[in-house]
Amino acid sequence: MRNYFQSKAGDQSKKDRTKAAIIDSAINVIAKKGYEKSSIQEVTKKAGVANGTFYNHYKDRKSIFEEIANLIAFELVKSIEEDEINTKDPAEKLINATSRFIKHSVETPEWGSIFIEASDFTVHYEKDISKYLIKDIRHGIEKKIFKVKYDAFLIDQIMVLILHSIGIQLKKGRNEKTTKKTIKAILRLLNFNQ
Amino acid sequence: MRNYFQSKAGDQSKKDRTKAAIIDSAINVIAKKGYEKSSIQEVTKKAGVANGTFYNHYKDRKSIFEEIANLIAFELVKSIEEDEINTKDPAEKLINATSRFIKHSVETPEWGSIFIEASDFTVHYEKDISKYLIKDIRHGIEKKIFKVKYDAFLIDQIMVLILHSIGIQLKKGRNEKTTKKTIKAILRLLNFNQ
DNA sequence: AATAAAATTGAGAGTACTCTCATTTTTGTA
DNA sequence: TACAAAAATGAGAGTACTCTCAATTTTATT
Repeated sequence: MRNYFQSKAGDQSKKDRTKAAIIDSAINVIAKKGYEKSSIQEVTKKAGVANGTFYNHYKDRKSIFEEIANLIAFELVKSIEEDEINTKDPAEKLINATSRFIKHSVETPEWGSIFIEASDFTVHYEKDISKYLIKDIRHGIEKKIFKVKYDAFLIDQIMVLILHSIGIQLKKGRNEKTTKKTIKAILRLLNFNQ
Repeated sequence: MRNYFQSKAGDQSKKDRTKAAIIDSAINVIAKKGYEKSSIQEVTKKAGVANGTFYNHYKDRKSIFEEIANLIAFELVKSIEEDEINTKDPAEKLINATSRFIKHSVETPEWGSIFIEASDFTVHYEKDISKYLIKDIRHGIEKKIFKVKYDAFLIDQIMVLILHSIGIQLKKGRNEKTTKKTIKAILRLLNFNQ
């Protein structure tokens, strides 16, 4: 995953390939140090381009962070949608999607840690990542499988538990049990009795 | 609350009063900008002391953040303990303590926001703030009021929901309903049926 | 009031960054 | 191959900080 965007841009113009190298490097640096402590100097050095080159592609330091946050959210969500298993049961769908999302975030730790940092700045239920949750949850509520009223704050709480699970596993290593406990907690919040 | 530590140090030595002024100022600056973006220059300027004075009291920039994080956690926990209501029911105790803790954190927003930022660096169940939770939860589990097994990760999840509630209310303003929903979620995690 | 110790001061050395822009190099096209 | 347009370069101006230390001021003691 270290050169994901560069690989994708292999056949693009020189400009696009340079930009992809900057993006891959920035993901690496931001994941390691966090946005606040990361510098364009380090990003360009690792990308093997001159400092000034960065400013041919981005207006300023903060705009690459915004772009990267969106790219990563998009890639993570996309992989869930591609992977979707065929089942009609909303609870099962929710469990599958959530555990796949956690797994993917933990197994691509650079993406996971940036996703977590970016999540601090947004209200979760407004994010793309919540959309897959919301659909299954609404469906489950209609079918009276989840015995709760729909509430944006509840979606927020569920996202917080998912982010927490990813954060713990990024810190302490991948752990299937942690994911299971997280899903159990989510189902409790939804008032689901297996 | 703006000059809390300075007021407390009113009768202390000159050195202690200067230090208290620096602490109050640092709380103000860190709460506003976050630790990463806050500077000693701004802290000393707001405290009305010279830049060099800071280094008579602290070894370096990061050590005042650690001290302040501890001070605030201590003050917040202390206020809960002082306030404790006399009831034997663990669920009721937990509800009271949690809602008071959230209320206090939101009503002293400088403390609340620093508490949240400091919480990012620690595992929650190891923190003092969790102790009051743990006691009541264990008690409730023994009495079979909470139908779960005791688990450190569960404490962590509950702390995450509390921190989320404080964060939302710091951003959007104090909201009793948000606190109620948070407590409801915690009771669900504890498998409590009113 | 005299004096030693303690505390404070602020100039400045050192570091690390962001962003600009005149210049150079590379690329694509005729 | 020649050439214009596009892209990349890197020196450096500007900014903002941390931390040190010799000098100064304040405090406490006699």
